[in-house]
Amino acid sequence: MSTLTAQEQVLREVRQLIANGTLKAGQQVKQDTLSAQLGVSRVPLREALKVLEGEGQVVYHPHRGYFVAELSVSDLVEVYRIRALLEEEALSVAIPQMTDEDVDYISDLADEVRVASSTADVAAISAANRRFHFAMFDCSSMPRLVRIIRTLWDSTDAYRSVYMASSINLEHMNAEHDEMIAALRQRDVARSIQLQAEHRENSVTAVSKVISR
Amino acid sequence: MSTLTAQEQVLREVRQLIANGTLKAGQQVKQDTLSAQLGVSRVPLREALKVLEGEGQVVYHPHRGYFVAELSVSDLVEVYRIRALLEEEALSVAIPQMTDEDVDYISDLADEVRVASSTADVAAISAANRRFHFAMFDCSSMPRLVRIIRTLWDSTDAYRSVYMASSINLEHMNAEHDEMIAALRQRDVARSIQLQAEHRENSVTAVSKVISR
DNA sequence: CATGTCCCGATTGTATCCAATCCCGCGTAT
DNA sequence: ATACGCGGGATTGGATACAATCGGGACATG
Repeated sequence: MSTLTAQEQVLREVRQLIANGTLKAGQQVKQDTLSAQLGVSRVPLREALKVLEGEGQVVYHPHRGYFVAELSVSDLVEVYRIRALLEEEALSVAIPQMTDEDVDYISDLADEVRVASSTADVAAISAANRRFHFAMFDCSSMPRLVRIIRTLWDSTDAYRSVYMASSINLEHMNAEHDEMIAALRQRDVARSIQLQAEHRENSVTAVSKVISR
Repeated sequence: MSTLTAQEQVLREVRQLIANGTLKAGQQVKQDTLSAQLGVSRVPLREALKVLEGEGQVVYHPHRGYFVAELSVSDLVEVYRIRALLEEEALSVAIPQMTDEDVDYISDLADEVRVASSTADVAAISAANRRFHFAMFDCSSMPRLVRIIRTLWDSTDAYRSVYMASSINLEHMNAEHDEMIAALRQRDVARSIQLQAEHRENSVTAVSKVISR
């Protein structure tokens, strides 16, 4: 068994707490309280927070502490614009070198998203959805690119959950996934990129409504 | 006076040590030794290393420590490809909204690069060069985008110094900067992007020679 | 009442200490 | 000879203790 270090464990848990809204945007992260809740000392917590700072999930003010990042609408637009550029690149590189097995695997992941969609477990749907999209990105063999895309996804996770709470949106999402699979089977790069773009657009409009509220 | 925290101080210094090659690629960062050299305990050093891990400057193996990142040629190509996408975006957004004062300021920075070029101080040249390019990027008002571009620059800093050690390359660089200023004065987005691309290409070919050596 | 100042509790920042883990070399057995 | 197992030193991981800093409220002053 590979026993995770405390900082890795804590990193995961704090990510969860931010994504599911337990730690709310703007709120200070009190190290003593939180580390006690997680059953560790402040040292590994602080290291986890440094990672999250690097990802933009929290902001750090020396001698004042870490605060959960707040996303303005303009931040959101910027994040999605960068995603557009990078995801387009990822797909253009990935698709031509996908094997049939890759596509089958991605298709299976789309099925799992559909299964998860039938539950009300937003976290599970979100996780399955990520696995689907990143299985595509991973085929690019551009690990740094994928890593940057991942942190961009992370930075809007807390808001995207709202999108996935609506069954109508879930319908759309699954339908778009099906179309994407079809495009992949034909190795149709242009079509895939277009679908991915529409997918993002739906998401960004929904999320910006939530933020500006 | 704003007294920096130890972790911030240490972060800067370790960055320097990596950029100037004191800490060599692949080498383990021994926390006890290094923290002693820097006159602090291991705790702030570890936090600085976590930041650098997030930027890809070091890689972390649990229970084994931090190692200075090694860049393969394919890594290098990937970094420059991502830079191409993001810098093109930054310039397209930045240039249309530059004021005349912005352009004057950028022009001043180009002069400073030229001044620095007359010395043999590679670190100073490199720093001035960064200020020049990032003054352009900053005009995009897309802080996240600029931040990502900055970490991409950081990840090849140690290698780029070699490029700047050659006076012929410095000639080219300054000539290209002048052309860039001219393009900016005309708010010629396409031309600027093309120049920036050539600039990058010169750099990537020089650096990949160094790496594959 | 507005404003400035000082002090104190709360919180973060860092040093030190100890525990956990890994790597390496030695010895042993096959 | 090679593979395997097993200390032991070196190094990292984490807990605790203490120092530094900040923010806010009481109080004084105009």
